[in-house]
Amino acid sequence: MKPRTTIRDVARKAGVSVGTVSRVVNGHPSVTEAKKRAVLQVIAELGFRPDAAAQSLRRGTNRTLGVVIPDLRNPFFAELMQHIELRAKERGYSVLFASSDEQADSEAELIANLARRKVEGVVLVPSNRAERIANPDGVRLVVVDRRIAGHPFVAADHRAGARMAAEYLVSLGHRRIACLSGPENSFVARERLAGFMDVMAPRLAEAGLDPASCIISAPFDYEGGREAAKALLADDGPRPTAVFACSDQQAIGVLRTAFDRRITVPDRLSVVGFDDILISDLVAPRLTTAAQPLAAIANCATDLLIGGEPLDAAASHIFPCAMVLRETCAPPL
Amino acid sequence: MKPRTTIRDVARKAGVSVGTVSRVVNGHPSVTEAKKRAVLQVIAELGFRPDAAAQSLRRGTNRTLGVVIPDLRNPFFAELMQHIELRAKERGYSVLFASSDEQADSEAELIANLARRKVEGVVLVPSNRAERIANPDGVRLVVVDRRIAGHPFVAADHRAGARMAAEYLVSLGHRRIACLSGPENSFVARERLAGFMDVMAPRLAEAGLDPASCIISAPFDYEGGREAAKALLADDGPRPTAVFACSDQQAIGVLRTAFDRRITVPDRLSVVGFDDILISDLVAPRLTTAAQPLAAIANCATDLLIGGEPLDAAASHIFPCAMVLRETCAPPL
DNA sequence: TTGAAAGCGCTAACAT
DNA sequence: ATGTTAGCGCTTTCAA
Repeated sequence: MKPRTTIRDVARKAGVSVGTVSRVVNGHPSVTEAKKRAVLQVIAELGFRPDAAAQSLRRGTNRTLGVVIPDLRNPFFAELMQHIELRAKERGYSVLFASSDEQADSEAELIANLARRKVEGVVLVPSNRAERIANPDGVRLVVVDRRIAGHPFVAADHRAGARMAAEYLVSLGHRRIACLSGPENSFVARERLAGFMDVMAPRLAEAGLDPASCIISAPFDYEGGREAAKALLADDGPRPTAVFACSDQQAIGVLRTAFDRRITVPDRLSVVGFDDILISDLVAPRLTTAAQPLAAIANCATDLLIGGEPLDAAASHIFPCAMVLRETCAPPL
Repeated sequence: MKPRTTIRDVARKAGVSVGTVSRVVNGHPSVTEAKKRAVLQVIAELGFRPDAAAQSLRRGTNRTLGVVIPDLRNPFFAELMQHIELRAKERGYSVLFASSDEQADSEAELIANLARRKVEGVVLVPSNRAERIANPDGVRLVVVDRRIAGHPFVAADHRAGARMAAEYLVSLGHRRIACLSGPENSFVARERLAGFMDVMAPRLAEAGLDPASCIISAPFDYEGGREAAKALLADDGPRPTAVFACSDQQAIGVLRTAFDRRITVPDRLSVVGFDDILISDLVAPRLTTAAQPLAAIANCATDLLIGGEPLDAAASHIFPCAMVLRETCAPPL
């Protein structure tokens, strides 16, 4: 790594002062066209790039956003991350990424580290356990996907989305519908379960059924769905004719178990997922799902942080989901 | 964001000089136990965290790695990214992420920006088009997955992996084996195709067949596999009894098309993928694939950069693949 | 062992 | 319009 060319090198070679060079670099208006051209010329010649550390030290900020996400192996988060980085880049920002690995207690540490690095804000997708988040440095923070009280929150309307999914299943004629929920400590799981219950509770009561009988909790990943489906699709007693899974990954796990059990989808079992991750459209059969407007969520969170607006309660944004009807649902036999 | 506590605040409150505080923070030995304790105490009280920008400006480096990756929506890259960040974090480093969106011409710009931010090194997964990469700032660079001449290279042995896959198919008794290759300008695609041909060329020659007849190129993603499979599995002429896809995503796309065409896998068509991404184990049937040792690759690249060792040709590492036998292969009917 | 002080490269306030 | 200069917060000589 050769010694960087500094603003002084540029100033000397261009025969101007460092102040002028700085003004040119930062687009300050009061520089004559001639000097500006000369400076720009020298900058190009020398390949000068302002040192970000020096700028950061001086300005107290450095056009960087932090993103803390549980696990990029979850395709939903990976897609979210991709969208955030894209938007940030468009606006001239860089992104520091840190994964919390679903460890709620590591989040504070991660955020503190980002604060130390002078990020202008951080997008946090809290781990399932996180009930509150320590933010002693007062970093600008936007919470995405999973709500944390007291912080601006950007997410899909999980509950309404789940309601749509349940209603769709009901409209198809299903009555025995199981809900494959997420971890019990998960905000998202609770919301989606609530949406499901908004639709199902009255019907269940009418039929004299215990709501608990049609709910099962499992991790949001493929494996969780696959395992839970083993219980759901057991041969004892009446099987559900439809399953609403709280994530596409779970739903794909359900598809997998159904395949193993020779239960054809959608003929003998309808399945609805949630999220609309990329593979949902590729599995066989294609997954019907409640789609989250991922790009809108990512852009909103990013813009909120970059915009410099006050991050109060009013900054929260909830986006509606949309059902994407594909091949995993049909009326019950 | 309240005004940060600085090293001077700590020094004043602890009744020592800033130099001493700095020495304590950096674990310099020559500080008496008493002062050290006092300083540590004050640091804890004040919640002091050294300003990364100031450290960076002074030291010229800042315990940060850059990662440039084409697209996190590709699960292989997302998993790679996750592993890199994990390893970096273990070693006390942060990660700046930038996606190149498969635009070869944006990579230089991205790297220059990372250089400006004083990263200690960058992990680059070049876009398919990239033949060389401009690195005017002399950033420490490790190229992963796709080779670029003149740079240290960490990757799986694509060619040998493809050879294993082809041999496996042959050992099962397949003779009409198609290769679903990647984009023609892709290093990885070329390597894997070459491995496939190492095994198949002699057999093809023996049978008097044109090698080109069993090769088709497509993007590495799901859609690419699905579309290419439509041609591969067309009803005109003899269909291949097996397909070697150059990525798991393609392979899953093939599975999808086979399903649509009512071609049962593995009975009437065997499929082998490459990479062993997480979903490979979840699709139905489970995908047999040549697994890349992803963690080893990520760790090696990360350690190379952090280690500070010279990044010459000798720094390259090639890791062997391993066949993961699951459910998509069987002897031909 | 410890304190004092010189910058690292830049921006912005001030002077001209 | 432009040059000069004082720091931003830290690490690291250099002296004591």
